[in-house]
Amino acid sequence: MARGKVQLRRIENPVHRQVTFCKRRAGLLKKARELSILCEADIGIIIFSAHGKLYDLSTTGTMEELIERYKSASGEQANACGDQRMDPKQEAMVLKQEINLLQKGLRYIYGNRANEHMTVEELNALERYLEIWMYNIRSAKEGMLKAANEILQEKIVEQNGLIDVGMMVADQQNGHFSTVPLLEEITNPLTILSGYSTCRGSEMGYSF
Amino acid sequence: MARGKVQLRRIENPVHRQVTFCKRRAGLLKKARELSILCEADIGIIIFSAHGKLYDLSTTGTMEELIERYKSASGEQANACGDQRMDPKQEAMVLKQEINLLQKGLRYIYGNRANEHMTVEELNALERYLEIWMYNIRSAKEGMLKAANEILQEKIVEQNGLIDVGMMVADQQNGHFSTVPLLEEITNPLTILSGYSTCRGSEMGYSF
DNA sequence: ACCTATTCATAATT
DNA sequence: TAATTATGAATAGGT
Repeated sequence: MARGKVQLRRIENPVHRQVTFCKRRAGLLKKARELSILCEADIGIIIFSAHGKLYDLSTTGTMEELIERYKSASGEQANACGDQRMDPKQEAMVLKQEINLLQKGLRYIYGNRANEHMTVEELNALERYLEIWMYNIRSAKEGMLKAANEILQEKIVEQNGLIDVGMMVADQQNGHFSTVPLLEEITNPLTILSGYSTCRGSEMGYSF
Repeated sequence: MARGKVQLRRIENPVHRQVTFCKRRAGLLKKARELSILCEADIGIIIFSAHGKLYDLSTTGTMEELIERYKSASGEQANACGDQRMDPKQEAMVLKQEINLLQKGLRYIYGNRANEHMTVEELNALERYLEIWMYNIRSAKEGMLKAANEILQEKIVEQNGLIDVGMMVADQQNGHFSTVPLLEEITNPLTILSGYSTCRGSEMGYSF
């Protein structure tokens, strides 16, 4: 915000990144405190640095209380994410292997299962594949938004929590949503690959 | 902040208070997104309006995942003696979350959408992972290009034998930090976000 | 909602 | 690591 507009991507220089992290983190927490005072809001913020260090703030009582309140308010969907009986180190190793497997699966899908090292051409292909994937995801989100809007139009809902889906999507997209074409259904990316020239990411307003 | 300094106390006028709440809430969430992108931080924000309506944001995965991570991390903030590495429990949990999300995304895309339902929040999370993955791929391509150029220069200067690109990149790793992204990074794209890939430049000689 | 006049936050620099 | 300051962003009040 000063002495040069900042680009919205990861700051490469580690020193700059760390300095910016400290400053902006402080700024964010200050804004949160101000908002909570000015508007009587209860706010909780959880920040994990890239190295896993935790910073948090809750303007009302403890963070745990706020989390409990969040769980109640957000409609409580019990997520049996997993068993914690395994030794964490072992578990981490297994999980890493699992990720590697998934990545190999991706390479398989993308069509290059032989090579360990990836050439630039392979990276290009994978990049294109991911663009397609992302395109599918964004299309899916748009589809959900439209569905939500239709529901809202059919039924005049009692102003409570049901608008969340639409608001969330609109917020995420910063209003660029209308430029994204809608797919009728999620198509297998592999089949899209052959006729992909019509939907390059750069033509869909994506920026990276 | 404009047309008059604001006093840091509850805004009495209900209309003003509501308007300010909307504006500043949007500003706060924007700031949080920026911080998470610029500095690779994982951020969760929970906001309860004065009337109890919930607004939330999580820049990584779902809010539930972030809360679980928070509970683990806040309980063990004491034994952060070893540092340089995230503790295995936390690491395992983040990895598990990533795997769940990726697997779910794969099923969602390759299976039919009816059987595997993903919320907008999950789609957003997956989309962010893919963006990061794509970023890493592009960085890797850039890095390979630079490495190739350096090899060409060395060949001219020293007239050495054949050096393959992989060796070149590996040498850069062992030396002092370079802003050139390393090829290694693309082998674990999912975990880059969480900060425990094996060779992070920011972990070389900087303490936080 | 949309506009500015201001204040605020902060990137670069020292 | 801590100040300083020029500059871009956020936003209070008004329309």
